[in-house]
Amino acid sequence: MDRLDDTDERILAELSEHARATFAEIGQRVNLSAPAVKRRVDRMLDDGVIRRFTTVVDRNAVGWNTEAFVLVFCHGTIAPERLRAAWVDIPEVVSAATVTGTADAILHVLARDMRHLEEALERIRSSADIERSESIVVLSNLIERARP
Amino acid sequence: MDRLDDTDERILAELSEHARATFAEIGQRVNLSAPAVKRRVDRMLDDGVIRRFTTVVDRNAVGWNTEAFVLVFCHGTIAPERLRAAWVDIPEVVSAATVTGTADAILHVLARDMRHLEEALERIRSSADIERSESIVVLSNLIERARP
DNA sequence: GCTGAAAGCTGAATTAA
DNA sequence: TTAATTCAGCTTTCAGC
Repeated sequence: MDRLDDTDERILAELSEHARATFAEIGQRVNLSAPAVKRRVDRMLDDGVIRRFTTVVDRNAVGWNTEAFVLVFCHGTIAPERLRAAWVDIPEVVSAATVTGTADAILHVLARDMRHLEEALERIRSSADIERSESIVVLSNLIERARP
Repeated sequence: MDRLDDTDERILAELSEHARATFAEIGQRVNLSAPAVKRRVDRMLDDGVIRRFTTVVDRNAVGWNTEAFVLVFCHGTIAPERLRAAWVDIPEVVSAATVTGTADAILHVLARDMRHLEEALERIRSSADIERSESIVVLSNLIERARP
C-alpha cells in the first residue's frame, strides 16, 4: 500500500463532502479524467483507505432526539474484545472506545427519547461486568464534521 | 414535510451502508423501481432528512492516529452560539456539543499525533473563556456505526 | 411505474513520461 | 514500467407520460 499523494487527498476531500458525485465531476475539480479518478478510488477502496460511503441523516427527522456520552468504569481489567462483543449487538451504541484516564471506555449512545435512553443504558450496564457508569447527555449539537 | 414511511426508512438504511449504490440497486432491495427510489431520495434531500452523502476514511491510513474527547468547563454561562463560533474554525474539532452534568461541553478532537493534539488543545482552550478542560484520549476504537 | 433521450460508467487500446 | 487519456459499448439517470 503506497502512501497517498496530494491528488488522492483532494479526491478524499471531495468524496467526504459529496459521496455521490460522479467521477467526471470529481475529475474536473482535481484535474483528472473520470477513469483516472475511478482507478484511484478503486485502489483506495482496495487498500482500505476508504472504508465505505455513507449518508448523514438528520437524527431529529427520524425521531432519534436523545443523545448521550457514557463513561464506563469496569471491575478490574477487561479485554477490549470482550467489551466490543458485549456492546456490538446494542444498536443504540453508535460508537465505543477504550480510553485513558479514570474511565475504561466511552460510548456514544443514541435514543428516541429519555425513556428509551434509560432503557438502553440498562442493557449496556448489564451486558458487561461494569462497576458504574456516568452519563453525559447532549443538550445541543454545535459542530458536526465528517473529517478534520 | 410528511412523516417517513417504512420504505423511506429502508432506503435510508441502504444509503447508510452504500451511499454510492445506484437507484436500481436500492430499488431491488426495497421492491421499488429506480425512478420511484430517486423520487423518495430527492424528497428526503429537500426535506433535510438526508443532510449529505459522505465517505468513511480510515483515519490511520491518512495519518490521523490520535483521538480524544475533551470535557470543557467554562467560567459562568456562555451562549452555545459563542462556543460554536469559538471552535468552528478549528478543523481538529470534528464535533462539539453542550451537555448536562458538571462539564459545559464535550468535544471530539482528531490529531496526527500527541504533539499535534496538545497543540490543538492549546488553541481550543484559548479560543473561549474556559476555566479548565479534561482530555480523555482514545486507546482503541471498538465500535463505529453510521446509525442505530 | 414505464419509456426514451441524455449522461455516466468502465474496460481496452493508446500515448506520454 | 507506471499512469494518464481517448474511445466504445453498456448502464444509469431522470423528465414526461
